[in-house]
Amino acid sequence: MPPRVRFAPSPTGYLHVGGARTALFNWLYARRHGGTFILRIEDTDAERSSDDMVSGILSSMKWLGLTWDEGPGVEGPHLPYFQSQRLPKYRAAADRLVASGHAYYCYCSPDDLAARRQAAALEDPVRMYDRACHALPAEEVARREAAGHPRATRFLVPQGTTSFTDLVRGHIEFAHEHIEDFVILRSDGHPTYHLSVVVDDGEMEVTEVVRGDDHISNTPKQVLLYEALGTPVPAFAHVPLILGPDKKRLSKRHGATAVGDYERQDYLPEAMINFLALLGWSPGGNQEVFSRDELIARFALDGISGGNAVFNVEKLDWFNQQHIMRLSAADILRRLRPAIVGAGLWRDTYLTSESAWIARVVDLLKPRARKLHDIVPALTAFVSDEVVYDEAAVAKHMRPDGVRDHLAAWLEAVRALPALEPVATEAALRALAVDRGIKAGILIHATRVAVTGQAVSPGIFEVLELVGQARVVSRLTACLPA
RNA sequence: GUCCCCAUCGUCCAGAGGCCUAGGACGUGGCCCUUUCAAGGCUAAAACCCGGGUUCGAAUCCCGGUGGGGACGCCA
Repeated sequence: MPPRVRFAPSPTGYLHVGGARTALFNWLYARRHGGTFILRIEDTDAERSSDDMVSGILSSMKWLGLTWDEGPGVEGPHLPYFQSQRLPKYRAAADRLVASGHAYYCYCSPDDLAARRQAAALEDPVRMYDRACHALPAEEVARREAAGHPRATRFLVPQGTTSFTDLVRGHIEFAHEHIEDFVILRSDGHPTYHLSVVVDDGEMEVTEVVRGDDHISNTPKQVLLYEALGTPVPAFAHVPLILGPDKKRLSKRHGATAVGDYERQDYLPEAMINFLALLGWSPGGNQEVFSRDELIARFALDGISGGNAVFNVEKLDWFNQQHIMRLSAADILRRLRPAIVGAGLWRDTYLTSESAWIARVVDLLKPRARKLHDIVPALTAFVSDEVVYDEAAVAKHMRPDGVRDHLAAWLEAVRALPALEPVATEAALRALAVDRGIKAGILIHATRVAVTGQAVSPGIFEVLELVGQARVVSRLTACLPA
């Protein structure tokens, strides 16, 4: 039976990189095994959820390429995929639990509870619910109900222990005395997380629950609910958390934590995916750079490591560069087109008569780009008549005595060349340097500044060829005294 | 405090009793290539938390300690 897994974010914030990695693991698992990846929005906390957050999360998921098979927009057999629209299901489940004696009504107000907890805090910092309302006499219950007293529904935790086999950690066991009678239905009729997640995972026939480590201690409560509801218990896989450099749970104070932040910082989604996949998971072997398909082909839950992982931006940067280098020139052009247009450097001929030429230019620029958009300004010297001269570069390479005389001689040599084929051009330049008794570097640096305006560029002979003889001649000429 | 999880270079991982003189990657230093900047190649420094067991043999298994993290809500 193909697996059914889900990612169930709460729209109380942006898609966090930790959440993104959890989503990624689920997605990889589904894709690896030909299963179904469900996206469900856990918006039962009406206070803190918002539509903007929902659309932000969906947008980040799409950016990462984590496509879902069931969920918002694509729908599916278990509609709706927003928990706030599934309220009757949770109430029905709560009613069933009360009817079967697995749950009971609690009339204690949150304020009461807080006060009681506070009072008890002196000797015991954490105090579990005292089960006061479970022992209420029938007449008292009737009286409160008649008076319309608000009530929550609590699960009656039985005696004993609950255990489950975690797919990444193995056997985990909890004694019930450490689990309080948790609320499953709030007094406003909304379910709490424990109820809604169990009802939905059950109904949606989720087979493996892959989620963050922080849910381990919630798991026994949920197992208890599955059992009380008579629903098959799914398998669980708890993945470690992502930490900041100080080893604390990654948060805003560590810098960018939202996937959207990385999108805005011009990281490639494939780099982000690669980086996140290898944070806490290993495919084995020494390969580091993986395409999406390669990750899918190798993904396995048992390769997930147990320890928390520190988010290391420098390695993300490296992955980004590696993936830029693996992109085809045509792909880069397609992604960068809006920016190139914006810079006034676009020509439709890049797609037709000039496609081979522009591809060579892009390929030359690729390994030098940290971020994709670094390529746009670097295009200028190749595609524009305008040359922006960097003053420091001019001062360093054009001003020294004699440089312009050498350059004048070089200009003549360039004019005499039938074409600017790199090997021949280099031979000509070196021959001239020998002739004039100077180091080739003098000519090379001056030529670079004259042609590109900058002190750094790709290999100058490739640059000359791609800029083209006519422009090289005119730029060299422009740099000589009139 | 209680419960749970985790523990190999600064960081991310490999290692599932002898193959470990502990391997790879990022980052850092050096060298090579070279006209600059990248990319690439080579190389160096850098780790098995501590203590007990088990075993002929332990990074690997067990126990304890320590350390880190997480959870203890009518948040998810």
